[in-house]
Amino acid sequence: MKQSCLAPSEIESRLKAAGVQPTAQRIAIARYVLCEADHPTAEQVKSWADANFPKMSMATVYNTLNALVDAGLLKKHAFPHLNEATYDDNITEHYHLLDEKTGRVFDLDPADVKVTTKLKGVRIKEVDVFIRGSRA
Amino acid sequence: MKQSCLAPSEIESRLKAAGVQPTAQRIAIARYVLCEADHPTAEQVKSWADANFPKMSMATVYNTLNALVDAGLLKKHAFPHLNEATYDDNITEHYHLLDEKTGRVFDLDPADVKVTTKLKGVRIKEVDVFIRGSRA
DNA sequence: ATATAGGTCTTGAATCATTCTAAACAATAA
DNA sequence: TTATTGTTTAGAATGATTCAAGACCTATAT
Repeated sequence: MKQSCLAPSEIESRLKAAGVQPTAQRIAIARYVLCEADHPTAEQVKSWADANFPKMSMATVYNTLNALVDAGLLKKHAFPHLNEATYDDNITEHYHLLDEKTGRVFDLDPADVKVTTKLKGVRIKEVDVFIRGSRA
Repeated sequence: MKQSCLAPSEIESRLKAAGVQPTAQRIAIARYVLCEADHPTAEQVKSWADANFPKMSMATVYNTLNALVDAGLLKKHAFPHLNEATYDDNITEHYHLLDEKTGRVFDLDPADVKVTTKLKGVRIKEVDVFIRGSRA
């Protein structure tokens, strides 16, 4: 489900294009969340950074993730089964499946999950669907 | 949307029937959340208690709400737009609409919101739908 | 090159929701 | 009445996240 990893220079261009100054920390985090990670939490980003970057503070992890979300490169999800946020590089419309056997979250294509409403007098802006279940 | 309020004695029976010892605090909280409140947070239950019960600690509010959830009388929701949990006396299957104009959450009848999936190899246990929008 | 200005990063404190702990307090059963 | 068990309480502890202040860069203009 993950595209092959982008070079730092490509990440840099993406950050610039989105109006985010490409610092070393931001490039490292962006590369990890956009290319390597799967629905990581801030804590997981920090662990990765501790192992792969000379020195990074937790505040920088949060600042950077927030900056990437604000720039539209990342989406922040608050899943009901976790008390920490997760970050998703899939910014197209999609839903989520929690496999309760493994605790892993999978993206669901809107083609596979349709929501139809009969609501009147409601202007719908966004629909979140979160399915709990288990995969065979 | 709220049924007319139940007498304390009726609440007491309901608690007993659900296997929850009916203490004064539990009856008071249960009556408030089952009859009066609308998707309250623990903080709102505490505020109500401060105004309507001689003395109640925050721990008791949380303990009681958890007990009611465990007993199946209440459902706990973690909505993505709030960082605190809300409690819902509607324990039948239903979905939620956040009116972004007012911040209020409305219950949606499953008859008005249908979710159909084409997922294969997935045993679905529960589906959460959370719609953001605004009401006319 | 140099200075300046404006971001950026770090540490550590602060905040907020929630749970834990230990002690005080019923209520009940023997 | 005493023992047992469950409940409530105040306050400490936890965990996620944000805030604050100063140190540190880096881009640009001179």
